[in-house]
Amino acid sequence: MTAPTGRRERKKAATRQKIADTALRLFLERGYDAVGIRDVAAEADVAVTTLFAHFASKEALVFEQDRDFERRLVEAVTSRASSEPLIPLLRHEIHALVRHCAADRTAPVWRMIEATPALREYEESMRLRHAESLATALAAALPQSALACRTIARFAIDAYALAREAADPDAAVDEIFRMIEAAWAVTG
Amino acid sequence: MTAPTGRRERKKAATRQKIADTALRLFLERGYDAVGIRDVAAEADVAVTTLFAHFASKEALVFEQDRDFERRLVEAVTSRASSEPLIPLLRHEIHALVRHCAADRTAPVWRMIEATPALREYEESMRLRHAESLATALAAALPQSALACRTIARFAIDAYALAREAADPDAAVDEIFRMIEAAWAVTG
DNA sequence: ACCGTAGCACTAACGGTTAGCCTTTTGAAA
DNA sequence: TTTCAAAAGGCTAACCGTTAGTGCTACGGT
Repeated sequence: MTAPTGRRERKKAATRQKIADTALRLFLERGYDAVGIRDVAAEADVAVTTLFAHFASKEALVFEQDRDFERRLVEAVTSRASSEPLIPLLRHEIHALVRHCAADRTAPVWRMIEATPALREYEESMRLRHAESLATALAAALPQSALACRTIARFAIDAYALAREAADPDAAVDEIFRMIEAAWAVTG
Repeated sequence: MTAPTGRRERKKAATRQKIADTALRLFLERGYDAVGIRDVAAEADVAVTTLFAHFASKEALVFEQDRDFERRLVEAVTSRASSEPLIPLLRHEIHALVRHCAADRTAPVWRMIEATPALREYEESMRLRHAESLATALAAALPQSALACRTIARFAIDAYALAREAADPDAAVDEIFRMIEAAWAVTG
């Protein structure tokens, strides 16, 4: 009954944070490919093995901030009022997420991601995982078939991906969501 | 332009084929992760560097057979009669591709792919490339916006991916294509 | 018959990642 | 308080995919 947050957990979180901060700083300074894992570990003053105890891969270091993405989408779906229509809700969330990527503080990171093939691939893979989580949440909240839910979930995530690359992201989201609405309307 | 098939090209193709065959055999025998690049090279009796002169990565060895996927989809779109409606054409192609994956001879390979995270990731990435090619072909053949074409292209590729995992692949393709038809109908 | 070069081999290395093993710190039971 | 198991971290050494550097050989065009 010492403290709700033991010293252990605090130290662990601090180490994790220090590694992530150091990594992101070095990546932005010198470029992702020009910085090795051993560089990050040395600069953060931890062993390479410690780094990998906190992060599953080099790419994961970059996406540390955006661990909420998945949680946010899923929560929006599960905690909605049952009367609220779902697709506009999703559109609203995607809108917010796209804007977040364009925010000043995160923009340089996203530029780096888009410029680095390894990071793009990693993100694509992440998106699929997110789509599956979203699909599960949708399936739990709706009478439609699991297949329809998975399809709509991928569609929504695709909207996010495509809008980020578009000249006018907001308009892109709206355009794609008109298609999603129509697709959704014909599901049984 | 003297010889349609010089000895050089034949030997090169033979080497490539031998590597691919050997790799696939070893992968199926012992499992993808249990076979190293050095194993494949030794068994195929070539140097590791030679192997990488023919294949860009270990994963590419597995997808050697399916290099036509992209070409086939794009050709179906570009070479259609201008009167033919496009979405049913796409549905027909996706149907054929899904069935091909379930064919007896290729089924074990696909089972291996589905069981191996590295290969799944690689395929996801491949699918996105295919979707982009398809989107380009669609944009050239249609008056719709580039964004709408990209969206529909991803949707079609997703249909392929989701149907392969479904209990009844044929029905899954049809169900998703009903959604695609609806989404397509609302594009300007 | 000759020469440029494509194809291939060999060695050595690089960079991400992991296994094996050891030390210190920490939370809590005895 | 003492004690102890587990967690966190460290060190070394390697594995594995991949690439650079270098050189040899056989093929194809002239």
